[in-house]
Amino acid sequence: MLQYERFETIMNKLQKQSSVRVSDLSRELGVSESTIRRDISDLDKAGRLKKVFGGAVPKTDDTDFAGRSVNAVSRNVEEKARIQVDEKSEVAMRAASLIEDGDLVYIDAGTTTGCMIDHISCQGATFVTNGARHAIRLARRGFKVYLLSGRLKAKTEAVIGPGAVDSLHKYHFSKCFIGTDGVDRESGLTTADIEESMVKTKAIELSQDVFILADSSKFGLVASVTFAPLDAGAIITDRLPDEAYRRQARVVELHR
Amino acid sequence: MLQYERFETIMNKLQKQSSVRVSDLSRELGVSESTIRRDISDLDKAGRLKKVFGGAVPKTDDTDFAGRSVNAVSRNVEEKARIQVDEKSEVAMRAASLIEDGDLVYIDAGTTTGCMIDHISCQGATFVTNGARHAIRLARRGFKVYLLSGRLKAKTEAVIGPGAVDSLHKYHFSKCFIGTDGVDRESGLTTADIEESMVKTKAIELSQDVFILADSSKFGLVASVTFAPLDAGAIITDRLPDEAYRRQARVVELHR
DNA sequence: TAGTTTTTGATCGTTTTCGGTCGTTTTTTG
DNA sequence: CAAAAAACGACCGAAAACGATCAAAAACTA
Repeated sequence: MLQYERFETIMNKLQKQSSVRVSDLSRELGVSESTIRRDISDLDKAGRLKKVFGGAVPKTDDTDFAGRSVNAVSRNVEEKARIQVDEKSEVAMRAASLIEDGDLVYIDAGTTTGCMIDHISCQGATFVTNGARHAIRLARRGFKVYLLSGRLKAKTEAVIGPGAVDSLHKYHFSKCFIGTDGVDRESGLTTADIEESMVKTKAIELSQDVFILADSSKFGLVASVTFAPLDAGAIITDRLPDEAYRRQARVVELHR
Repeated sequence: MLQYERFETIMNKLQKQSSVRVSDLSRELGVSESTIRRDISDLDKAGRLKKVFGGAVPKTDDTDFAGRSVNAVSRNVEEKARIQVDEKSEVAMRAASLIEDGDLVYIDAGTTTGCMIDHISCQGATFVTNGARHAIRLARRGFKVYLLSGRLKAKTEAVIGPGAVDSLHKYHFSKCFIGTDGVDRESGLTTADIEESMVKTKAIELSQDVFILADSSKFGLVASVTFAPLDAGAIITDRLPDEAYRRQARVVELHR
C-alpha cells in the first residue's frame, strides 16, 4: 500500500469517524505503528488533521469554542456531494430553469446550489456568489460572475463572515438561490455555521425572489442556526414529506 | 507496445483504480520499471496525473489551470512547456521559503504564484489573494485565507476590477508576491489586462516587502500595461539574461 | 544503406520508506 | 500520589524506490 493511499484512507476515516487511533489504523492498514505515527505527523504538519495522543482528529478551520472536533455532524464538501445525488440534481435542475436573461442572481455556496450550474440554460444572466468553486465554474461557462470578499472557509469553500456581508450590500438581486441544512416547522431554515448564516440572511434580504433548495431529506432537521423563517421564499424540493409545511410556506414539489 | 499506448493504459487504470504502482505496471505492460518511471514522470509534467512515491494517483482538479489535456501536442511544444514548468517551480519554491509565521501575505493570481502554494512550509501565516483557485488550495492546506471581492475573470480565475481594488484597501501586507507577463528595462513590469494591473499596483502599494516572480523567459517582454516600475520590489528569477537589469532593480537569481 | 535520433533496459549511487528497539513522556490505574 | 501501562519520538539498519547515466535497440531520415 502506497504512503499516499494511507494518507487518503486516514483522511477519509476522519471525515466519518471524528477520530482515529494509531493502533486501529496499524492493524487495518497492515503496517507498523511507527509508520502510522509518521503518517499522522506528516498530515498534521501539512495541516490536514490534528494529532492527538493516541491518534488524530479532523482539523476544523474555525475553532470550536472548546477546541473540539465537530466534524461528526458537518461533513465536508465532497462527502456531502455524494449523498442524495439524484434528488439534489432534480431540485437543482428545476431551480436552474427559473433563471432568465437579465437576472442578477445570487447563488449560495453549497453542493445543491452547485448542481445548478451545469443546468443553467440561458446565457444573459449575471451571477454573484460566495462559493469560490461555484464562481470558477460559472466563469468557465462564460457567465459574468462576481465574488464576495472575506474569509474562505475550507470545508465548504464558502466566503463567510462580516466582510462577505458587507460586500453584499451594494447588490439588488432579482433572484437568489439558497441551500439549507434543515427545514423545520418550528425552527425554520437552519444551517450549521453562524457566519454562513449571516451571509444567507443578508442575501435573502436583498433579493426580490427567494428560492430555497431542499431535497426531501432536509425536512424535519434542525441545524445550529436559523437564518430565515419558513416563508422567506419558495422551497423547491423533490418530495414533500409532510403536507403540513404547505400551510407555512410556499412549496414547489417535483414528484407528487 | 507504443509509448502512447502505455500512456493511455496508465490513464485508464487511474480512472478506475485511484492509484497505480510502478512495479505492477512494469509487470503488466511488460516493460522495465525505468520506462514506467519515465512515463509517469512525463504524464506528471504534462499535468495528467500526480506522481507519488511508488506509483501515481489521479490528478485532482485543484492543482492549477495549466492542467489541460494534451492529446496531440508536438514534442517541441511539450518539451518547452516542461522546461518552463521547472523554472517556474524553482522560482516559486524560493519565493515560498520567504514566508514566515505571522506574515500577512498577498498572493497574486497566476500560474507562477500558484506553484508557491505547495511549497509553503510555515503554518502561521495569513493569506489574501485575488486568485479564486489559489484561495481554495490555501484553505485546504489549513491556512487562514481571505478573498478579494469583484468580478471573476474566467481565463485567469482572478478577481479583478475596481471592486477588487476597493476590498484591498483595508489590508497592510508584510509581504506580497506578484506575477508578471513582462520585465523590461524601459517599460518596467507589465501585464496583459488593465484591470488585473490595477489590482497588482494596489497590492504592491500596500505591502512592506514586494517580490516579483519572473522566470527568465519574461525578461525583455513588454505586455499591454505597466503596473509597476522595475524597482518596485525584489525580482526573483531562475537566471538573469542580462546583467544590466541589476542596475535598475534588486534581483534574486537562483542559478549563477 | 548509412547516419542520426529516439526509445528502452540495465546499472549504480542516492534518497526515501519502513519496522523494530529503546529511553522518555503521558495517561491510567490502584 | 506513585506505580504500571500505554503511547511517543528519535534512531538505526534493511529494503524499496528513485533518478542519472550509458549503451544497445529501434525508428526515422537522407
